Amino acid sequence: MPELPEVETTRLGILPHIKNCSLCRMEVRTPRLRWPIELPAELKGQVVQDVKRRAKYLLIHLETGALILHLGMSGSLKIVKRGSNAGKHDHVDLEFDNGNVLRFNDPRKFGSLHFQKHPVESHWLLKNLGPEPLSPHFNGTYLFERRRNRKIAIKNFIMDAKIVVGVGNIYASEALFRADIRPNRAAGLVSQKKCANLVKAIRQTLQEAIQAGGTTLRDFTNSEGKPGYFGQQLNVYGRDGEPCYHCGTAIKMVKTGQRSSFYCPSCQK
DNA sequence: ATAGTCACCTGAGCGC
DNA sequence: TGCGCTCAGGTGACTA
Repeated sequence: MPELPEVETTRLGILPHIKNCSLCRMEVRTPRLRWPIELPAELKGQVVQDVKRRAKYLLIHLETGALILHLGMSGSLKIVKRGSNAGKHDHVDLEFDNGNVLRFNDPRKFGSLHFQKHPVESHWLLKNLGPEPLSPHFNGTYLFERRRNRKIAIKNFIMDAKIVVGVGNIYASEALFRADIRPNRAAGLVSQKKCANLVKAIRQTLQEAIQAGGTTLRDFTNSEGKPGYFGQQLNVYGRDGEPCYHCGTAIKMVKTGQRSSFYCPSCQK
């Protein structure tokens, strides 16, 4: 999927095409993705106030609340013109009065779409989320305190949305490389200094990826159908057996939890 | 409370 | 060409 940078890229891509436009038609072709999709009729005629992001959720703010959309592992949004034929896995169309259609495609159906009235943050999917990684609430002191007595691998720890949101499998490996920390290290054993470094690394990695328009591994494209270019800046992800750009040592792959992690056994301790 | 595993679903790539 | 297997960017639910 879409990790945070891809979601942000999508947000920026769709915003100018739907902001201040009135929702005039909704077509739900697939009644449930990860969760059932139930869009109340009251949404019709409502004007898009803004499109925001919380964690990896896109929040399409309408007048009485917001649509909460998650892209799952394989979801994407694009803007098409009214009347354009829907293809395979095009599950939902939201049509606006300017003729634009926001089309939600998701082959694996791990995505989701909900509507929540104000206050939107009270939705059960949002209310227990940790801080945004790019916000001041996420800092070295915070991470250091939270990691006390935790035995979980640091990589899984930073991928826990109750600790910090938006850090997915690619950027977790990348940030740990930049902070010189092995993905398997017990979270509780990461020093205060390393915690501070890790926070910086997570921020930098995400920000650079947003600038590059996200990472395209297989199928991610932005709302105009173009790929992201951060893949060319990946130091370890997907580079099993290839030489580390810093020291030349072969990158290793390990499984932490169910997910693949990549690290340089020489640079990362 | 925490750590680990399973489940949801489709498609791509590989070896045979 | 086709079959069977493994893997994939997420995350809530479940178990121990």
